[in-house]
Amino acid sequence: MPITSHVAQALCAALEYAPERAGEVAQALTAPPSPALGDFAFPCFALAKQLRMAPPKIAAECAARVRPDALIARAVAAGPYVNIFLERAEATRRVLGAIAADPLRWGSRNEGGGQVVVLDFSAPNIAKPFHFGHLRSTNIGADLARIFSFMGYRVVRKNYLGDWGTQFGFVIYAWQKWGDTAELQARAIDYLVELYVRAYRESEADPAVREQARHLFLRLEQGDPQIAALWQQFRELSLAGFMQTYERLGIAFDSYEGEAAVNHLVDTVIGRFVKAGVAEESQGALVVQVSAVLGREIAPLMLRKSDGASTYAARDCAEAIDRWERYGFSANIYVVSRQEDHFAQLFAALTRLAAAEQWDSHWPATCENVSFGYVRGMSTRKGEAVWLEDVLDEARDRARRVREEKSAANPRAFPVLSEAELAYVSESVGQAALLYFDVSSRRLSDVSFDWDTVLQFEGNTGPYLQYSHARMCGIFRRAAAEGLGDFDVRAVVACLADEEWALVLALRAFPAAVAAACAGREPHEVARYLYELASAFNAFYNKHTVIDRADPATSHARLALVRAAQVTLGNGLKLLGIRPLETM
RNA sequence: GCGCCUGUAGCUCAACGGACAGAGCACCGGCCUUCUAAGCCGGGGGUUGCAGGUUCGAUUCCUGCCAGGCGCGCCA
Repeated sequence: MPITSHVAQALCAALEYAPERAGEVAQALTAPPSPALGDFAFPCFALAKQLRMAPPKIAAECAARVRPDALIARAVAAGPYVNIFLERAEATRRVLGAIAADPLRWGSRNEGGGQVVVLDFSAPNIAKPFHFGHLRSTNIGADLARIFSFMGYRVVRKNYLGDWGTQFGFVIYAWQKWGDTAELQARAIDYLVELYVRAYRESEADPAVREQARHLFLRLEQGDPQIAALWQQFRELSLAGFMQTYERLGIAFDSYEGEAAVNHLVDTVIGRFVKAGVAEESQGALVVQVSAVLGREIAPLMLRKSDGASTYAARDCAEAIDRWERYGFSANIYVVSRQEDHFAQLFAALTRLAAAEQWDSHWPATCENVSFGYVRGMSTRKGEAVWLEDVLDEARDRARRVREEKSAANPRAFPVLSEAELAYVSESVGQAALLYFDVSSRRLSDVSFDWDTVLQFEGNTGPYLQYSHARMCGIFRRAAAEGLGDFDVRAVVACLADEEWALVLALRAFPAAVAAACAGREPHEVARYLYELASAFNAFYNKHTVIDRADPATSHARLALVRAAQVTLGNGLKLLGIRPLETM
């Protein structure tokens, strides 16, 4: 039985509650502000009214009635709180036992039971730069995908590429005017972006360019074979460029089908909206009114423009319906920033269609938009973006320099690495800095791009977590060298010191942190947790020596504790797409 | 004008409605002949934008202001 439930039941008994109320008591349990006060705290405020007694008095009486057992050492009243102290050794045995039982699954739950969650993220626009801002959707989405998967959901990773729209008119316009085949072969996506930016700039000075681009896109929509061939070629080149970045980051999608792939469904879906009486004509365009559904004044969702062309919103509708038919998801999550109104309109329009056509499933209610803060300090349209690949390169190079400096200052502490190992470590550390930076604040807060902040390697950073992991691994290497390689992973220090106990408590909190991250669609929860875990480990590491030849029993027990910490940190880092390193 | 989001230490950010609002960076002072000092320990630093309300208790929930960001039918 989980420790929290055990404590809750003991409190239930003390309060003369029915055992069924243990869940509600467990919900009320918190951690005291200081570990010296206890391991669990039960606030008595809520009881004051029904018992007509002052909270401190309730706490005192309750504490006196809590019966110590194998797990509970004692209960102490502190003002209005009942503070519970655990038997450290017994609690540690349980925590280490749970971790050792299935290390790779430690922290996971089967909450999802195989239900499908569709995660739509990254979704870069073809022929536009893949800049640092795209890292947010890509990273948050990839993290959520791993977290949902860890929680027992079947995850469909969907990269709904922006591969259709007037921007292609710009690229094709530029290609026809300045296009150079040799350049295209040599520089691929970089060159395409350059062309797009050049055409876009020209259109700012000359509106006629925009008209030409629009016209070229219209020809593409009408199936002009020459234009379609160009589109096909540009799409493939762009995707190949994106794929390099995804592979570098270790991210793969189940589908790379973009807007173009749903084009053939759009007319049918629009027809359904019309037939169901949900769509109406307005100012020459075809729209769906959604103000009534949303309970506020909001512009309608436009399905067709006055010139007859379908909109991206119509494609989104068609795509969502197609998505449901294919996957039968229990949740459909769009990791997209700054489109709250669009998604509100989209889900509302689908809700109206569902009602009008009397669908069996109310799946539009399971659609949600996971938004995130804006990355300041960059512009995309004018081509002043900071390219993600450049940031990754700079991060990697800086990681390498830092290691060189540190190893030069303290050669004995750093193992000699081969060139391949050094390259791997540098790349991994650089990525860790970037990826962790992205989840070091809650997703909705805006972040400003700043090289020195983003590429920080000390303090609350990704490299700090990797460093902690590498330290743990260093201990195991040393243990093997000392002939202590085969230790019992469930061994427990007889009388745990405060730092050891703090580490155990941190380990215990891992599953709850992952669950909270999943429920709140907030990878930051995992990041925050891992920093606390690493801090607890480093405090322990600096205070205590794990390997002591004179004391093999303590060495075994501490090795078991470090193993549990390494498993937990490793699992957590993997959820964030950060590589746990064995050496740095 | 309407909508969404955000205001917390000099900077970047935390804090299930709970005890004294915490970290990192920067600054100051300590700790490497022993498992990686990308680390650890300590110090200074705050009217949580403002004013009300709900509550035993509000950084957290509600209302109104103030400030900032983003969006608001023919771009996607």
